[in-house]
Amino acid sequence: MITMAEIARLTHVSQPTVSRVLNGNTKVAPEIRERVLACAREHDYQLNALAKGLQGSRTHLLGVLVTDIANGFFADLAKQIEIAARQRGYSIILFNSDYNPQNEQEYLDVVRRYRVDGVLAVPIRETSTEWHDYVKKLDVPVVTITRHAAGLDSFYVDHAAAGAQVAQHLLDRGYRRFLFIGKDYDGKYVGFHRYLAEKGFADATTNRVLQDHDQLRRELEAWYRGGTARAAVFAGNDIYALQVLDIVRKLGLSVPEQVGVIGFDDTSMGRYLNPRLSTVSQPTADMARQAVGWLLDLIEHPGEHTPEEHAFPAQLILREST
Amino acid sequence: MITMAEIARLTHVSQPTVSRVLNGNTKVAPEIRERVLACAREHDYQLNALAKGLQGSRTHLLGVLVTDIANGFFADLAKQIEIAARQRGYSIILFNSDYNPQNEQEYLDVVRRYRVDGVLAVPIRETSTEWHDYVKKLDVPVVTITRHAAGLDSFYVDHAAAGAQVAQHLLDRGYRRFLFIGKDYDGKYVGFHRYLAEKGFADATTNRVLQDHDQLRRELEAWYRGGTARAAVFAGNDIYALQVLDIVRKLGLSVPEQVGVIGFDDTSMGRYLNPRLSTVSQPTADMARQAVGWLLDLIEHPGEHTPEEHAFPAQLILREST
DNA sequence: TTGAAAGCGCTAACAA
DNA sequence: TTGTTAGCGCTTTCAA
Repeated sequence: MITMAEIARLTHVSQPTVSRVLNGNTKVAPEIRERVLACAREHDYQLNALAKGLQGSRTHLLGVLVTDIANGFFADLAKQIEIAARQRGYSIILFNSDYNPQNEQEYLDVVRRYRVDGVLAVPIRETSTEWHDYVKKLDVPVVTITRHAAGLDSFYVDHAAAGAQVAQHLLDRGYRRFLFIGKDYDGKYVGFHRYLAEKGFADATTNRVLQDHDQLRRELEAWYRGGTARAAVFAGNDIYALQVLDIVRKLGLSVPEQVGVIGFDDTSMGRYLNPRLSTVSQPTADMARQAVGWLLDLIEHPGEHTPEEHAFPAQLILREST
Repeated sequence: MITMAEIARLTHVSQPTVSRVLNGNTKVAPEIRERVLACAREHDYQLNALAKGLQGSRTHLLGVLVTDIANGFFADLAKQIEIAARQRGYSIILFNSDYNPQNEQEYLDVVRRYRVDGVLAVPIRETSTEWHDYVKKLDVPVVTITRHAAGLDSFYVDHAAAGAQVAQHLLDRGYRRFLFIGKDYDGKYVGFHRYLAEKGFADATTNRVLQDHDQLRRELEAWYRGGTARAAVFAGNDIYALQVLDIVRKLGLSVPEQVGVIGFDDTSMGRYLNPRLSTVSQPTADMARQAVGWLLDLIEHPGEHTPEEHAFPAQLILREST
């Protein structure tokens, strides 16, 4: 591939002059500029981003760390991030942590090796001190996305508030026993449980962690048989909700009459499921766009910002399953 | 961030010696090696991949180009690629073409700028001369994945053969009128149509292109009403199939009795849909692993290979919808 | 407005 | 076994 030095030789100017032309510096004689540009075009010149990055300027690389790219929600998020970044001339190095803190740790090394200009990350445990250390250790800006990391730049939907919204909705619909599918420290469950406890349903609210489909079926059935009040299941994400719907159908229960089911993330399949899935929507595109914008601001105007936490509203999408 | 030169200064050796130690070169005195390693650990040294890449050796970057990362199938593919690459010490620059040839063209420039060692790509039109030119223009190895690009390295499922398998299955099940959702030049439809034509059903086989849900509903209904023989719909992917199921339900038709529905890609949701979706599975993980392995071989042992086309078998996953 | 020279952090060739 | 030297392709002084 042709280099600036080569173009300089061919056009009889110095290499820095070629650099000036190619970077749009105006203080170059028009005839020289034309000559250089023509030569660059002719030989299909491409900047060597490594060399440029090496001597201190931007690499125009962004690190993107997600927990599971195969999950439709994060796939969509990654897509939006990529679009927003590309529009501003940045490329993406993608990494999948698979919910494994060790992978997350490894990624730290990768982004440092490639001297990325900044990082957008979905942390595994955003509340842990490890995450704060991680962010501190990196000497580039890090923006936490879809999770709330206190004291750090983060763009997220308030999961606890969303959980409370779900609880309120389920109560309104007449449900009186509640099961959450997911970890008990999940913000959604925290808010969900808190709201229900305030209304006197603490004892009627519990959670189960999904390991595999059969285990979920057994636990869900046992839970359902363990009470008489009208039951509702709040699934930690739409994929879980899909499995819950399947199990409930196999048990011969009617939705939403005998069991209500509500998901989370509003993945695109929800609107076509049978029954159509009630769920909670996050403004993914908005979050991604704003997070990228903010990150690039941090990169391009360093030292002018203090960390900001940007909460976005979740929106209940009510369909046939509740 | 600390550099090799800095470590050299602190440990009173030359900078190339530091390089030798850090690269595991054995011909270094044990005491020096220890001193250097200790210093590197203490200061949390990270290689500058840009500097390394600059002077000619590998960048250990792979370009990955997909048509739509938000599609579960490609998200899964990207995940498998990322896992395989990481295991071999390579990182991924991800790009989404969104089925737009112009984006594809732009990506060409990006991967060249970053001097990636190789590219894995899902081309938009793998049969076009543009794609062959694209591959030729890049002076790094390119492996085409999930599509068949004649004469180039490619790892794919034979879509025409898969389409024929679907046709055979639907005939076996007693369906006699056939609608494909997707473009008529899609390999799946080509094979599907060819097989059915051979069996005398050319006139009973047609296709519709999905633009939006309402348009699909109108066209599907009109098509269904337009005949009396038992009808089956072959959807170009599982997302389309999901929409078809929804439409069919709204029309009050029973699946699989009145209408058969079969998808493509075997995305994870299919097994939990109501009814469970028959579909065609591609060996994604296998393809990804082998494609990455092959690409790294091309990178690490240049000039020893001639292009190979690797066809993988598709597998019919028969569930409740046919 | 242009060029000469230095240097980013690393590897590779050669010498000692 | 270790050090010296050069150079990858670019940007950034500093002079002219």
